[in-house]
Amino acid sequence: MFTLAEENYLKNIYHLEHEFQGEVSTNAIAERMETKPSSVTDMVQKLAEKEMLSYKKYKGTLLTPSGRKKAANVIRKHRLWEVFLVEKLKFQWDEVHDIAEQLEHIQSDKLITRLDKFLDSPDFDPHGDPIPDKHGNVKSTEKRLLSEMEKNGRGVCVGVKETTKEFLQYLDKRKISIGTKLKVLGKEFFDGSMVIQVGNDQFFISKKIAENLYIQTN
Amino acid sequence: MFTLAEENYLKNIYHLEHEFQGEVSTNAIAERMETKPSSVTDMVQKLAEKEMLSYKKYKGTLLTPSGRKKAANVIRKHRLWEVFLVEKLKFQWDEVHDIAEQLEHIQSDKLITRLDKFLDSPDFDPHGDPIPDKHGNVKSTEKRLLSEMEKNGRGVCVGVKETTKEFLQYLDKRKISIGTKLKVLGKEFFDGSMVIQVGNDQFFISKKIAENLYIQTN
DNA sequence: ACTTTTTTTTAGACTTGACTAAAAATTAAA
DNA sequence: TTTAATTTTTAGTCAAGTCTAAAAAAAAGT
Ligand SMILES: [Mn+2]
Ligand SMILES: [Mn+2]
Ligand SMILES: [Mn+2]
Ligand SMILES: [Mn+2]
Repeated sequence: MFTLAEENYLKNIYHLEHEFQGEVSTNAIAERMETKPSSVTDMVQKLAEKEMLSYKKYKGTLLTPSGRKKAANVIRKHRLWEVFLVEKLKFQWDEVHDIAEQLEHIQSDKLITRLDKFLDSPDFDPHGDPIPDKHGNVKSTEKRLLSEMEKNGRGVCVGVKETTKEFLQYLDKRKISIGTKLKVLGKEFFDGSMVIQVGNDQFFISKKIAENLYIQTN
Repeated sequence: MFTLAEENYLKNIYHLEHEFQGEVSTNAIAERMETKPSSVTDMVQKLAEKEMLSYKKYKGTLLTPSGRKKAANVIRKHRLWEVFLVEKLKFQWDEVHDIAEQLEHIQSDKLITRLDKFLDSPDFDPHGDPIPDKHGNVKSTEKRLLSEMEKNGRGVCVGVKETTKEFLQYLDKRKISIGTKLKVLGKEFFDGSMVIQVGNDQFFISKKIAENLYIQTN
């Protein structure tokens, strides 16, 4: 069995491993979890003893296969609950994360199996993130940041990188959500800003916005 | 804010207060919560400082109005989640309690408001227990134990006292659930056993069974 | 290569919520 | 009303998970 704290460490290390494409440093974990490096060292050593991750002093950590599976399962639960909150309880997509942070720790395999069925086994959460299957496997789709697209490129929004309330509410205001088709009308070399078309509207967006929107171009 | 441990104490003290119709002793809390009396003393003193209950050394405790409200809210959440699990996720009534024990601690007023609506604001949980409203008020219905009924009495099952898996599965086997009409065909003075009619079946039940079924007789 | 800075770990302390063992208060029995 | 049994509280310990401060290792700068 795993404590709530252990599950949160595993989940965050999982995400950081993907971001860094390799070992995760103590400081990186501390910063992500808003805790102190000394606390991280303690927990990382404990999780290493449980063989959830491999750790050598001063060298950073990597999840073991069982650690990765455990982490993926927490993420699976988080994202399934987010779907539930949006699809069934009619929450907005910027409201669900904090509640899912709590719900992801509920322990019951049967509950998750039933919830998954109840939701028609969704593949993606409300932010476009893929939901790992029960074995911890994630089907990766080829997507790119809007900021990497060129003038006249077309695509459909399939996810967001940032998931802060502020960003999501900005997107709502601009009527951009998962599945929205858009086209790059112009791109400014100097600052990376763009003019894009969404439905019949066309408007300016900053580089920061473009760097946080995932687009699929088929 | 309240910790998970504090919420569990408040909830159990609430139930014990009803059972005892008055002050709850340290030992009673300890036994109910499967912990030691010394641990209870510690927590009770802490909750008294938070003004959730009134406590005088050696005299037992009583919830304050805010303690009672807090406890009722935890119970409201527990029972709403039980309804969700049975009605939406198709769990059996004997499977839901342990999961609800976890879900009852999820913190989000909006979640509970939405869940309540999603479930059509149910008044009773799958075991026939009333769901407190958001202010902590419980509408009490006049119900009695089947064991208190006399020969030829008729009524409808509105709740169970015991909620162990074993008991609930026994009731399933006998096709007794909330809403089931039944009639007392015979009652043995010596041991309190009965013969009852349920639908077209008639069968023997022990006193122990009769003492754990709530009946409403109109 | 040596010094400085940064990162990481260790050592020691704190809080929560549990425990055991012993003391104190209450209740029951004689 | 003493004594005995029971209940309750206190005192001291422990594990989990956090923190600060200091030591040690690694990385960067000169
Ligand atoms: Mn989320
Ligand atoms: Mn998400
Ligand atoms: Mn229950
Ligand atoms: Mn119930």
